[in-house]
Amino acid sequence: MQNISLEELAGKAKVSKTTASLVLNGKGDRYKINKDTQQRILRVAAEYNYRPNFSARSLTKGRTMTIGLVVPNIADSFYSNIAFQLEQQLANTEYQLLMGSTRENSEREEALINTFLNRQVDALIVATTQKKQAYIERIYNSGIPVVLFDRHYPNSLLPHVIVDNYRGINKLIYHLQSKSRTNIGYIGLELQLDAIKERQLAYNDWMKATSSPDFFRTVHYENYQAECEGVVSQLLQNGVDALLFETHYLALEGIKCMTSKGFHCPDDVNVVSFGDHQAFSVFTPGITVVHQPVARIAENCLKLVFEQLKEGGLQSSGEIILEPKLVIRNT
Amino acid sequence: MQNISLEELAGKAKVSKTTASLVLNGKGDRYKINKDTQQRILRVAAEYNYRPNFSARSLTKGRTMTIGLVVPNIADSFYSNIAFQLEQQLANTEYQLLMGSTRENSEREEALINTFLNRQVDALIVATTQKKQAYIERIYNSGIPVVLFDRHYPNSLLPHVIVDNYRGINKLIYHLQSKSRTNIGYIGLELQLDAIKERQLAYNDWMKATSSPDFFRTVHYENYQAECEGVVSQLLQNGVDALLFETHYLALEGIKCMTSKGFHCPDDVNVVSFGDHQAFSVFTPGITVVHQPVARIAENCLKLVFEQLKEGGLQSSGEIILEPKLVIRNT
DNA sequence: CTGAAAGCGCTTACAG
DNA sequence: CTGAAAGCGCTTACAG
Repeated sequence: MQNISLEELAGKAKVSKTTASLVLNGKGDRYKINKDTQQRILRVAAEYNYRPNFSARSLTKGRTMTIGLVVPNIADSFYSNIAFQLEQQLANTEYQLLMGSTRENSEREEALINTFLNRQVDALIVATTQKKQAYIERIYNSGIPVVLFDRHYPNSLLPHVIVDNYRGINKLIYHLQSKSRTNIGYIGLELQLDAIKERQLAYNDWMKATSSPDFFRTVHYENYQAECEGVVSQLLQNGVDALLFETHYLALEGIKCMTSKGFHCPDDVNVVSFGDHQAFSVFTPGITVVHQPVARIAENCLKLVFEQLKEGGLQSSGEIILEPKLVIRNT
Repeated sequence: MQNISLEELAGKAKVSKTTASLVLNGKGDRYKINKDTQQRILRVAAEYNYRPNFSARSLTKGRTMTIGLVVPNIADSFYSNIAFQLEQQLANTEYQLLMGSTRENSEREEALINTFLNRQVDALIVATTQKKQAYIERIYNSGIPVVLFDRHYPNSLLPHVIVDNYRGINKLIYHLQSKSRTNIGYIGLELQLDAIKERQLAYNDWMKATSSPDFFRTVHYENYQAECEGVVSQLLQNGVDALLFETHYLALEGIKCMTSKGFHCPDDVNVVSFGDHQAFSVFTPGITVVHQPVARIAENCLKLVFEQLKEGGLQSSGEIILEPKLVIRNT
């Protein structure tokens, strides 16, 4: 378990550092090092449990084999699932993930990215607060691979993989309509994010097109639990027959409020959510949702990262838009 | 955003690398470097956005300011919350977290730890599969700080922070008894973990002490969803009036099964869970649980890590047992 | 087939 | 007050 250095190892195997390094890196055959010599080096390495010093290697190679992941909140099931997927898909590579949560705070986002950059991460995957466009673009333009996911900057060439938010909400609305619901309440977030705006736009477009009553409401991210309760109660009084939640955690909060007030789902008020959650299939009734393809989001983020890491740079347009899937349960 | 080196920076500021390094590391005053000179260096650093190369610094200092976190599954809400807490508590330090999921596979655990060690992490925080005692002890004994949490090795000096699992289950049982339930079904995991054994022991001790019917059942981790369904149905047929789930995800699965069979909670069958979940307060009725103090677990893990990192080494016994809290809701 | 040497970008005794 | 130099542990042209 002790750290023996390449130099010591070479000494014990009676070869130079060069030879030892070559063999240890699997270049023994290419450099036609004697089989015996190779064996000897490998044996000594095993015997002393040789661990090449990663910092030294990173320093010489100029790569850290590390990717920085920046999300709003790693405790949020969507992001922790993304992290899990990234990690699993990276498991058979040399790459590791460094991660941090911004808590939707842009200062913290910049500090986090800065920290990762100081550590010379080879690439950045970020679900941005969308308040750091110039900063992130500067990084990207300086040659550091960047992939945005979940949130992106619409007027920017920054590579990103997102979901078609507008269509996602549409699917939910159509579904509700197929259940003959017309007074659909919408509970969203007061956040300057395009992902959010798109969702809200879809609802508002539908509202206008159908001259439906305006049951569009938003709450603040920092205080969503309390505000959600207020907004939901009010909507219920207004006589909505369906509630569409913009995110899974809003839905969770809203359902809590609804049932505490004695409203029954789906009879009184039907409930659907943008974004799935482990519990939604457990509820009675099971909550119908639009599901974000977590594995494919992760997969495509890595695809864009590796494209940028390669010689030629990005081959594709850098924009990947995935289709959110309607998962019909009981609501 | 370009990487300018210390040498270049020194050149532009017309000082030696030594002086520049000293000033940049806040040792300017200690070494009585001219105020003017200091200003000049700082100005140049800011102007060229100087980022000291982390690999180089790690190499010279022999520390990477990185802690490796190993958990069974980062997508599990318990572990992602731990990760979030660790990260937040580490936010005002220089430390960063590298993390990986073992998926309860001990080979993967060893590979993961090995990878982290290759990267010279300064410490390891691990929720072990509990099948790698010798390996982890060897690491610990070689001087690398290690803290186990959630799961530990009972006959080992490895520092750990755990929860009193036996008492946790007891609290749940007492609660159920206070609700006049006597036919309590137990759904647990077929895993060789002491945390699990303790929970199961608590139930079995109670069962024997009270001569209660044997409603103790276990399922395999890899296939818990399907098996849980079978076990729960059977228990329901056996006429249990309460179901005690060993983990939050078992509870989630069990509730799904129960309600699909038309059983009503808490009237027909009361349900409680070891381990909380975001949805448990949303369910109707709210699920009573024993809550694991996530923030305090994280806090104590870091306490033990930093103790080991300090000169004198571990000051305390290295064993921290936290009290799980009964959170009474509607069940 | 193998080795001596330079270089990656820092930090830190050691001098003066 | 400041600098020259060694050293951290690797990799990789360059020689022979």
